[in-house]
Amino acid sequence: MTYKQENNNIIITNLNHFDIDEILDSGQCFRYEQMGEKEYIIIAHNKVLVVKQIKTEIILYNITLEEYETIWHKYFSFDDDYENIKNTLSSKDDIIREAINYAPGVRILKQDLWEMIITFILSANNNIKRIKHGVLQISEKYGEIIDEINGVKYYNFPTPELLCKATVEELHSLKIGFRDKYIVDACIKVASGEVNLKNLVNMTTSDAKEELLKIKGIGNKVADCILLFGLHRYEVFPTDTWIRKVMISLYIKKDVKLDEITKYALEHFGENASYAQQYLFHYARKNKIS
DNA sequence: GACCAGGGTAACT
DNA sequence: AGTTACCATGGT
Repeated sequence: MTYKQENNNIIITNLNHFDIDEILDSGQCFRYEQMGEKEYIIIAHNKVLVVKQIKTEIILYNITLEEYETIWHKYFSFDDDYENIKNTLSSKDDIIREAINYAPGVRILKQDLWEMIITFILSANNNIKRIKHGVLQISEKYGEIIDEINGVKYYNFPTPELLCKATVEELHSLKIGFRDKYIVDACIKVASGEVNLKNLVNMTTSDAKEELLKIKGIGNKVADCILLFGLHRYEVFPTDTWIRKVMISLYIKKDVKLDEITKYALEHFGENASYAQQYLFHYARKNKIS
């Protein structure tokens, strides 16, 4: 791929392994709205982006070259070698090859660590539509206005300091259920420094996971999602209900416990297990594997 | 009305 | 240490 500035837009051409529909619909990102065919508004890293894909070209509207290079280039993980990742995984077995071919434009985004912590606390025993609604509610109530497009105001995700002002009762009124108290616990531990997000970036994956597990509402699977989508630790394999279904029905062929599924997948897929997980998740959900 | 959704916690054996 | 009831809410 190559990119260039044209007027106030960034144009990326010759872009492979990228499908904006598949990426945003793959259960990792909850802050977007569809505007038209392959055209979306995405809110991330305190910015609002209008993006449109036309075949192997994408247009990022009304941003500077600096904003592209410091934020969006990393957000879309354009430095990751998907050609190599997909070839390596496809050689493992026919099932993962089919999942990759089903949605070859899936990618793993690099999102804000703090936002991923709260988002995936919200994800516990929840569905994607309601997670999306919860994140939007929290942003509009506790975040700050960062842009206005066509008369619609857009809010960033609140910092730990701002979200700390929320009470359990206030959060509960946002219809996020039993997860209200977990968010308060996350705010207290992060804002106080008991869980230091800056240190987390430099830790080993197992140490970082141990830190994340200090927060109530973060268990094994939620921690893995935060490690993956917020810190790009590709050696994890978050095992949710969809992954459980697809692994049991297509790979293991018998009902086993969650940690046994994760262990099996890590051994089978190796160092890039998380990419396999993302293709399989999307494949299972779209094909309603049961 | 039971079951499910990108599960986790606490209270049991 | 391994299992199980319970947790809010909305959709099917």
